[in-house]
Amino acid sequence: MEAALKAIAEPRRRAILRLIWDRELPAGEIASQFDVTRPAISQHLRVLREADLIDERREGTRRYYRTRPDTMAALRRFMENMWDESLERLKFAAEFEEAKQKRASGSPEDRKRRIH
Amino acid sequence: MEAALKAIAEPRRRAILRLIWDRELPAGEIASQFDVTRPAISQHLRVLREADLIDERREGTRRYYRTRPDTMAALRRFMENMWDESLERLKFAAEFEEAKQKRASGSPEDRKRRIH
DNA sequence: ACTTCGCGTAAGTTGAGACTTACGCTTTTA
DNA sequence: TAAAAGCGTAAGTCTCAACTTACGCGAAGT
Repeated sequence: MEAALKAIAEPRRRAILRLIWDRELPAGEIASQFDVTRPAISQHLRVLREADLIDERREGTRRYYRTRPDTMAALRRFMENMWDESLERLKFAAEFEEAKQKRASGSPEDRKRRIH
Repeated sequence: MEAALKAIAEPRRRAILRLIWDRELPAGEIASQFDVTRPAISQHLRVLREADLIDERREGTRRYYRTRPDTMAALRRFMENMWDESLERLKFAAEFEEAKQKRASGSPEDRKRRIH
């Protein structure tokens, strides 16, 4: 997951992912779409593969690549969870503040305890 | 958006975002939660701020930081859109393939045209 | 006014990463 | 079996980014 996040942070790798989302393509065809050398793309493909973001299929001398929908879905869920968990915490914090208002107003020590 | 993606790719910055999601905290309190120096955290806060991921409020000598829900929401939507657009393309590609099956089986030139 | 507090910033170091060219490996073809 | 096709990998360069220590700056206390 960590590897996937760093992988999609790179614009070129996102472009590759979009290129091979709905169809598998051999490495050479992928490289021909960009203005960098073929080894550069090969190294990007390695990063994507180690992050489980693409599949590799070898056929003869060619290697076909294709985006893995399951890992992309997991990435999407990760963002949603980060969002949802935070909403939970926001809600909890609001309730906590409310309860605190009903108690006697806080001593100076209260602020220290809220932090950390 | 590019800046935000690279910002959340760093684990330490994600930890900071979680820390100040539901409550604002002064820079020093944030730094005390980590085992790196205060300037290091200050630089992380700068990156987050330039990506519009956090707000800064100055009060006296302190600077309070807090995660911006709107930018986080935009980030979440970005992932969803990347996913949805790709689903659209997948659907379209499937229809295209289906239509192609109904035509005469492809000549060798067809494969060339499918690529690029 | 002088000191202390709570910061950010400057400058330097180190490691990672996005590239390049050169090379080697495996599979097909002549 | 020799050559060519289609790749990945090694090695080197260069930029960037995550840290460190040293310093500076404005606001608050004394």
